[in-house]
Amino acid sequence: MKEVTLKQIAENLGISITTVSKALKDYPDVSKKTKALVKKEAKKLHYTPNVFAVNLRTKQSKTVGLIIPEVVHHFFSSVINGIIEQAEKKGYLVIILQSNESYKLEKKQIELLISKRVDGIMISLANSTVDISHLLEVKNLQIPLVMFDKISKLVDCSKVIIDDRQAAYLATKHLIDSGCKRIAHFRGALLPQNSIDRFLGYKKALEDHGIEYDSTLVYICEKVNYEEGREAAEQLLKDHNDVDGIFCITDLVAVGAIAVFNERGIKVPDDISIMGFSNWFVSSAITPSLSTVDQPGYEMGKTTFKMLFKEMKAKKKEEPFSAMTKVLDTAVIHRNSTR
Amino acid sequence: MKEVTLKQIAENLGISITTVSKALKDYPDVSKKTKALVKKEAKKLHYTPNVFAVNLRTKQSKTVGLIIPEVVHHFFSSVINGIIEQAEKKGYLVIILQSNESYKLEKKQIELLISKRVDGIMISLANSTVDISHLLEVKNLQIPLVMFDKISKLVDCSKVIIDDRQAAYLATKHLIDSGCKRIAHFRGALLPQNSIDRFLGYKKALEDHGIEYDSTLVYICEKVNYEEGREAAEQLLKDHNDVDGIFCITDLVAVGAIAVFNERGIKVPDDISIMGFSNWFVSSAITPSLSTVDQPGYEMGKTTFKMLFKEMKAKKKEEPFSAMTKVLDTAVIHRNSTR
DNA sequence: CTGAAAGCGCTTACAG
DNA sequence: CTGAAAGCGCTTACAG
Repeated sequence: MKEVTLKQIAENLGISITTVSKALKDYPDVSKKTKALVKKEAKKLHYTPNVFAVNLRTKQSKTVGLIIPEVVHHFFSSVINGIIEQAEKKGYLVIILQSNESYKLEKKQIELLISKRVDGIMISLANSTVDISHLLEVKNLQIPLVMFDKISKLVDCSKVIIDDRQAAYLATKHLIDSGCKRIAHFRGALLPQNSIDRFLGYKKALEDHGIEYDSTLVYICEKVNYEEGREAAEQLLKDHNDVDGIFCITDLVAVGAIAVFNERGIKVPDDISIMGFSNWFVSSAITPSLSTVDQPGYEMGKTTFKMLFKEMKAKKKEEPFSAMTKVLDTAVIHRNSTR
Repeated sequence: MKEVTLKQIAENLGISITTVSKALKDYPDVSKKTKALVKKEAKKLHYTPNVFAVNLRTKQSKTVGLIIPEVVHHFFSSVINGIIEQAEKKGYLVIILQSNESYKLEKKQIELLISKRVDGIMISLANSTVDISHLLEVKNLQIPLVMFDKISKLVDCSKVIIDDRQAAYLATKHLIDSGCKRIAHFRGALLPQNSIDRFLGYKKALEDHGIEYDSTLVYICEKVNYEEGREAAEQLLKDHNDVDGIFCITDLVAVGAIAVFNERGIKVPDDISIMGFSNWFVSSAITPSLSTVDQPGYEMGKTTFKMLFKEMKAKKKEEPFSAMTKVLDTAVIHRNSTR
């Protein structure tokens, strides 16, 4: 089967390629009659433009890249969902790459996307990313760039985030308001900004409410998973018998902790209150259902693409564009793991 | 910043574009000296080929498309993970589209991928897909195509699946072997092949073991989610008081059912045994932990891309290629929700 | 309103 | 071993 090209249509109709091209794109300087004729013929032959040629001429691919630490992850897959849906609406396709939390992979993938000449890049940083030269390179090449969730403040680009510190503050305050006096924190690794911010929000809430901060009540969950939630809970039971509340960096960790308490006959929330983070859909399904902070993944994805789209549009029109940071709302959700 | 092109390098070195191109691609008919010179200059200028031009010339994009019913879904996100990892290894990028279980969207997305001239397409069908003309169109255009998990037997292309019927048979047999005499089935919608196959496996296992099939014990969960698992369990409690085992089409449904039994003080597995399907990581975290069938998502993704790659390679070499169906192994996992 | 021509940046068959 | 030339299929500034 021979590919249908503009040339083909032009020959069939006995007119020039130029006119065919213009007619199909509704240029105002082509007669209605010609347009109709061309369109009819194009339809008849099932003509579709060769995007490779269009890309080469227009220097655009209508394709954007997305780098994400982990695909198999409820929050991130919600973000992906928001992004691809919004992108499709605007006629863009999304190439998805997974950094596996590895700086080296992330850097390689940025280079891959650059070499593929995507029209824009969206990224949530790997935990191990400290050096940001690969991101500066993107800026340097004038490729529109939006960072979301796990960002670096050192890169001057648009960002979509939540206020982790504030959200953690309110989560901790919720524990305090419900009567907890001795509150532990299961935190994430030391490096990632959101792990730091949630820790700081926790600490600040204690201090603002007259509860002394005790560093022995802070447990680190490097990988932020279920198993670590269990381990931290078990360690906590060994170390302290007076803790009456825990703020966990993530629902998954909280679910692990609750499992341990359930097994040991420790009553949640009567003996100990548990607060999660992210509002993973499973958190409403466990027993007791988990109080948590709603982190809007789908909306974050949507907003991220929208901001990228704005920047791409500005670039095309050669209009100036200045980076903006959008902070999405979170909300404390009170369920049955807190009083 | 001006783009670096072959022309640029050629001018700097005072040689022809042809020679530069050949040197960079290690054609055997260029002298070592010239190659070294060209490569050095290319490196110095940070030359990267313009993929748009390469695509146009080679008629290949080194990009493949993936259409999936739902991104936010543990099994499918595992598949995505397997696919993009394997693709990246082979130098391919993956464009991901979500059909939302909608036939109309799926069809549109197929057309989108065709118009983007991806080198190959991988798809898991939407539940609502009956008409397969869009897939035949793909075959017709000679675009390599692999279907996985939710497939149509009517399309002659490579497929990666599990033996749903057999897996369901063994899951049901596991319930029978552990002493269950009256076994219900929470099935999926009527249309999707895997829903049908799991149902048939369930039925066959009953029959093979002298248990009469009773259609009133089969409940339909259209959307196959947690809520429906709860609803079906509640309905079951109203309808029948003698059921001692349930085989659920999916872990998520099983988790919903277990939640209801836990709340009502009905003991799992003493009063009733529950069997899930898919081995979602949460299923080992709930109480009691869920017996299930391991459905290898990551491996399915890997295999799917590998098969697509083979087909793309054959096409490039103009070698004949005949479609194959690969059936992946599943395994019954015995945990605490069955005896 | 129509079309000839240049050009996007590469690859490759062919000539020397 | 090197290079001139054609061509992939489109877009668009320019001339008429």
